[in-house]
Amino acid sequence: MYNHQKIEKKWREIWADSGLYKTGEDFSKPKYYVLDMFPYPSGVGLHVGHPKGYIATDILARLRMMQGYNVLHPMGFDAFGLPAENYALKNKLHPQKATETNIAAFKKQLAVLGFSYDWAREVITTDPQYYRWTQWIFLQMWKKGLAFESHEPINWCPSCQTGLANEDLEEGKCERCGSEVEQRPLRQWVLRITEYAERLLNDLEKLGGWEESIKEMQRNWIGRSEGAEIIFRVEAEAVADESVVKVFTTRLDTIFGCTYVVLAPEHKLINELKKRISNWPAVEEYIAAAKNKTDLQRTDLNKEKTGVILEGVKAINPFNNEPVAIFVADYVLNSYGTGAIMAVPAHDERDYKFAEKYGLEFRTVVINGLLQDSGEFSGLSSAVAVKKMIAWLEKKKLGARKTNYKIKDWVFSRQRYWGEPIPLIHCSECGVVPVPEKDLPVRLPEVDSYEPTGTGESPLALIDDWVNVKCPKCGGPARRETNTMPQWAGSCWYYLRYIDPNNDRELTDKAKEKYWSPVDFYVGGAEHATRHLIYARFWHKVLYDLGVINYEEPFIKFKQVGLIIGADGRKMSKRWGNVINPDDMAEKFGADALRVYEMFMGPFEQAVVWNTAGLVGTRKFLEKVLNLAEDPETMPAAKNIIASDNKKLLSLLHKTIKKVGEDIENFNFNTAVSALMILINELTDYKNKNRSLPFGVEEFRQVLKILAPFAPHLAEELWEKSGGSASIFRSTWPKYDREMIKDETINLIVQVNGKLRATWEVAADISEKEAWRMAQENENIRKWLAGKEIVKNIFVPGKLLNIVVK
RNA sequence: GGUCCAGUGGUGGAACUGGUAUACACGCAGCACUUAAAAUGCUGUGCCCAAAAGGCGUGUGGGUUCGAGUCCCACCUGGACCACCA
Repeated sequence: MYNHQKIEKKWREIWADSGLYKTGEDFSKPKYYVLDMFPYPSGVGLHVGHPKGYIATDILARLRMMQGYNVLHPMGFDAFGLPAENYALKNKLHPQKATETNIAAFKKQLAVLGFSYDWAREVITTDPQYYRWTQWIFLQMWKKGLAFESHEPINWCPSCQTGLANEDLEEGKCERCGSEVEQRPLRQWVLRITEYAERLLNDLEKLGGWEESIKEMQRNWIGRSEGAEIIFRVEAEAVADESVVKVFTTRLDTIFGCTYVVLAPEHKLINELKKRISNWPAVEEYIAAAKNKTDLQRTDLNKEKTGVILEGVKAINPFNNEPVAIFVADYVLNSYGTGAIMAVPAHDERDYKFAEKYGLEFRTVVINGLLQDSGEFSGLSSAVAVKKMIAWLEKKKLGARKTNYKIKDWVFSRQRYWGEPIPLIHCSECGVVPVPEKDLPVRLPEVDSYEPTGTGESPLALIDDWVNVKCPKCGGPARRETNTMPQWAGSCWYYLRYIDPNNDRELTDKAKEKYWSPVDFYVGGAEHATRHLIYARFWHKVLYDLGVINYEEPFIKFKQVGLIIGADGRKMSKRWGNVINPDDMAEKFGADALRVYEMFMGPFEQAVVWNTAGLVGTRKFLEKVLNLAEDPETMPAAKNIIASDNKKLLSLLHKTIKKVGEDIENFNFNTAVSALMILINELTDYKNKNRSLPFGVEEFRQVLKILAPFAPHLAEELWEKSGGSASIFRSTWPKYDREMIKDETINLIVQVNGKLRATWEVAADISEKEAWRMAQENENIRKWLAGKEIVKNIFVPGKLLNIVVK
């Protein structure tokens, strides 16, 4: 009888009491740092999809533990940010209270699954002793000029009433609430991530343990493109003018095909040229209309391109001195490149569409990769021409080589309550003054009303006795910065804090960091590929440059976890009523059965559909394991085993030890479980026929060891029953015997012209000669050879004989 | 439109550097046990043929090879990420 509830409760308590999962402090041992992305403690709780990654890392952590490593396997909570705050607002709770309640609920759910976390190292981003160091890092960035104040228009979510970073958008909508985002000019703090773009891109090469797809996403997001910036002089009809317009292009070779220039509606030059533009009312109207469009409307690819010509001004192409028309059109983005382009309708699809609509000239200047009608550059190939043209530009000081990135500087302030206060003070005399490090953390004040103001100011601005302070520099009256940090801030460095979670002198001890860093294995959702994983790499490099830490990249290996989809094929959500709760499953079938099932469902990275019937299958598998062990009389002492009878099963055991170990390392959990099932089926079969186990207690305990990472409670229980005094996780992972896994006999495949005609069980070292002799004697093979000319034999030792006939 | 990934039984999925396609599990069918059911155990389960022998089979069409799910080319379908990025 498999009483999973009793077994699992018993061992959870014993593990907690004995401190089994306390992180080792003996730095002479090899270390292994295995990390999950810590969750937001939302109010909804966990569904069965959430623990999938946690189960995987737990299995890896337990394997490493048994292999003799010091294992760091921590867990914590990322509790600041909009989701927590919106939940609190909806339920009329203070975010602090809501966060505490939700964390407690999460921990209760996680506890049921028997994870090996060292909870003594728990990190919660909303803890002042934690965000003290988040603020400290911000100050270092400010001091290095990596955090700066900006008044540029940014993404504004009208529903969440806060500014957002580019990474917080999905198809022009707020990733949190789905509202269409507007552009609003707003004072804000911005982090200069673009300064690190090149390193973030190049160092991807060092991350051999990352999947190519994730790296590719980061490359796309960083979006490096090489080209040139070119200066076009602007000529007004009436007056001589000093103005110029800079354009960026990756197709400098097509510049002789440029027939007009386009400015983004927000381009500053337009206003400067106001007096020279004879159709100003029309231009002004167009700019106003563009402003009123949402991002979504502006970037709709299907929409027709629109624009207005700037009458009275021309731009001069520096290569041929030809004056071309200047347009303002919203198909050009102010936020990329210079906010202005040279339009080449013959060689650019967007310019083509625009030129077609407005009847502008097309000029084909590159045919089959060779330039034509391009002055002195005619006849050159595109690649050579670009080089020569850049040299020409640089010599005449009319332009230069330029690399642009799609990634934008990180809008880092939020006009909301529930975030880390930005530790800066505004003094009318001294300007922006940092809060002295000794005064950190700047604590979030207790307030009654933390609802967003919608004015572009944080609710903190309303709390006079918090806002008004003395300037740390001159002692005069000053005001605190009232914006808070975005939800991503705390997760940028939490993995460093687990190393030394209670340090009050520095964010982490450098010697400890040298030992534990970098994270050896990181597991989480692919949706973070272009957000958290880029942000954290950015902060990590900044800290590295500051000399605070020893390594340049935070995560050596990263694996994405595939979603678990509802049985109806939709994402699990309250809305669809298809949520499966892990506590319910654990209570009914056992945490071990649930763990094994989630690993068995399919490849780890792939999305899979939940099927409770499948969970029944893994439950049955565990029952079989229990049945093997339950009757002590069927477990003979190792000495009494008759080897000859059991050679095959012992060989299978060693093969399984090999496969399970390797599969865990490679995150092929589904095939590891399948290998365990095959072994248990064979043993059960043998036991049913012979009324005893095929081998002794020692061998059976090896079976328990390789099962233990997957089903820790049951394995521990049976380990105890079989005479173990210390925990199975204090035992050593079994080594397989190379001799044992060699097969004595093989199934020789016999083919004629590549088609299977027979398989024979023969000695593994059978020679070609012998195999050929057997084939010639075999009636069925002879039938296929009859009347044919034998061309040759292909013999693969230990595998097959293929007879090629004509 | 760009980049990347994937198409295998009724279902989830296996298949190492090209070498028995469908391991393992679910489902289904039959049998045993039972008064009966559940549970459990055993057997079977890609398609065609009564069976054997054989033929056909990994999205489609070609190619390379003694041999292709695996490699190459073209296409179709689905997914992920990015996207008026000049």
